[in-house]
Amino acid sequence: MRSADGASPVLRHVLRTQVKDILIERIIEGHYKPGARLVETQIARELGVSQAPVREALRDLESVGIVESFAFRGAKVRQPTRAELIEAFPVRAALESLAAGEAALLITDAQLDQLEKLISQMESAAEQGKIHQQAIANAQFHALIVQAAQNKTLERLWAFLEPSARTYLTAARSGVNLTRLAVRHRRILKPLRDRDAEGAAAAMREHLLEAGRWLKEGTEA
Amino acid sequence: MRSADGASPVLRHVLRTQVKDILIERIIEGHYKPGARLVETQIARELGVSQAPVREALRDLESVGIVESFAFRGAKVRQPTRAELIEAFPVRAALESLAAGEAALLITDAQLDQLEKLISQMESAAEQGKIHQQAIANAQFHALIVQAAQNKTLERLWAFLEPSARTYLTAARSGVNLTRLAVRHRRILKPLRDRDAEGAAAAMREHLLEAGRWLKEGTEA
DNA sequence: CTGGCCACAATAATCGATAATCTAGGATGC
DNA sequence: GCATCCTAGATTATCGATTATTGTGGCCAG
Repeated sequence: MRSADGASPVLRHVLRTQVKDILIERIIEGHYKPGARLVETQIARELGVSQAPVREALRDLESVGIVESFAFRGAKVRQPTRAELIEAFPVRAALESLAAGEAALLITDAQLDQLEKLISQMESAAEQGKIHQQAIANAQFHALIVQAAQNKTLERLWAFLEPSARTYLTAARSGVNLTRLAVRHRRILKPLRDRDAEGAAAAMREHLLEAGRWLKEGTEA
Repeated sequence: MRSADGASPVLRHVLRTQVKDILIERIIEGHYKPGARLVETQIARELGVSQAPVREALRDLESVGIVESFAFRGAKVRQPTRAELIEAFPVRAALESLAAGEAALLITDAQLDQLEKLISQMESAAEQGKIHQQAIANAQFHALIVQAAQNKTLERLWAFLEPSARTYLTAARSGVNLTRLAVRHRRILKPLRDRDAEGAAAAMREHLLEAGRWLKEGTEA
């Protein structure tokens, strides 16, 4: 998150980063379930590192919202309520529709092709029921559009929003029709190709609000 | 930021928090100017604490965007380009217009009165040229609306955006007409009182985009 | 001169140990 | 009984010291 990662392929030398990745991994795959305590010293011993990098990794996860902690009382995996998950969608809609609008004017042909490819990946993953693969492609699709908008502030903020969504929704989404979800992305790609800013913004907003509604219905049922 | 401060009036025992406050203070008042290096060991020695809390404080400031750091090479006060400052406004507009729309439906009469009071403060501060006072009231105005929207995700994200704005804009804004800025807030209050969600969202968006334009013109001139 | 190599200084990252704080459980007084 | 105080155990927050990495300036070969 805060480390400008993604950039330097070398330099995974920073323990904190590695610890963070491991923890995220474990949280996503359910090894650490929501509500589980994350004891610094224990994790440190287990990973064979000192307390410090673990501590910092936990702080990173906290700022990203998938862990919460209290002074002198430790950290635990955050257990967002259904309401919180749902209320994230309007926020994403606001942010990403802005992104889509800007992206429509700035996106390159190569990026458009990349988006096309990601939709294909989502579709085939959906058919084969590969939820995890689908989630990854989906995340990349949205990330690419945010990047294309070339607004650092937007990118930075969005980066705080996305991980928690990815973390918690993979499971929750099992209720919704994955293929339908995948196909919906074409509605966003189209106006982007046409360099139609208004259309892209509207499509993205609608896409996310719709996804929010699906989640809402899915969890209420 | 990450500490749910504001909550517990006791317990300022956490050094990291105190260090963070001191650093923010110094950055805002210009003791540490943009671009200045922030050497962990040096600050630690100076404040009479260990390197650890300083390190964590710096991380906090980094996640909030007013400091940037590189692995093994230290941290420095971020020097956002004019372009970055300007591009923050559309993002704020997206976020806060969402907030305003929700707030219109949820805000209490007491909160409306509070907003009214804050506008008055802004106006009188503007007349007396008290830039700092004005900035504080302004920040509170916007914060209150974001709170009123009762969307934790939105609140959390916005919290990342606001400090850097507050930090860097106080100075930059010296170019714009403060009184005019203060008065503009009434256009937001009106639809909130009328419980007009659409109107409030639109007013907030326009307000921020306008502020962005002012800044743009001001810095170009 | 120019470019590459190496030792050195500065400083971040990490460690192992200690102090401070919280929590739960039991003892104590009312 | 019930509320309060106290204690032990667990865990965080902080410290002081060590290790690793980077940038720099000097030296040397071309």
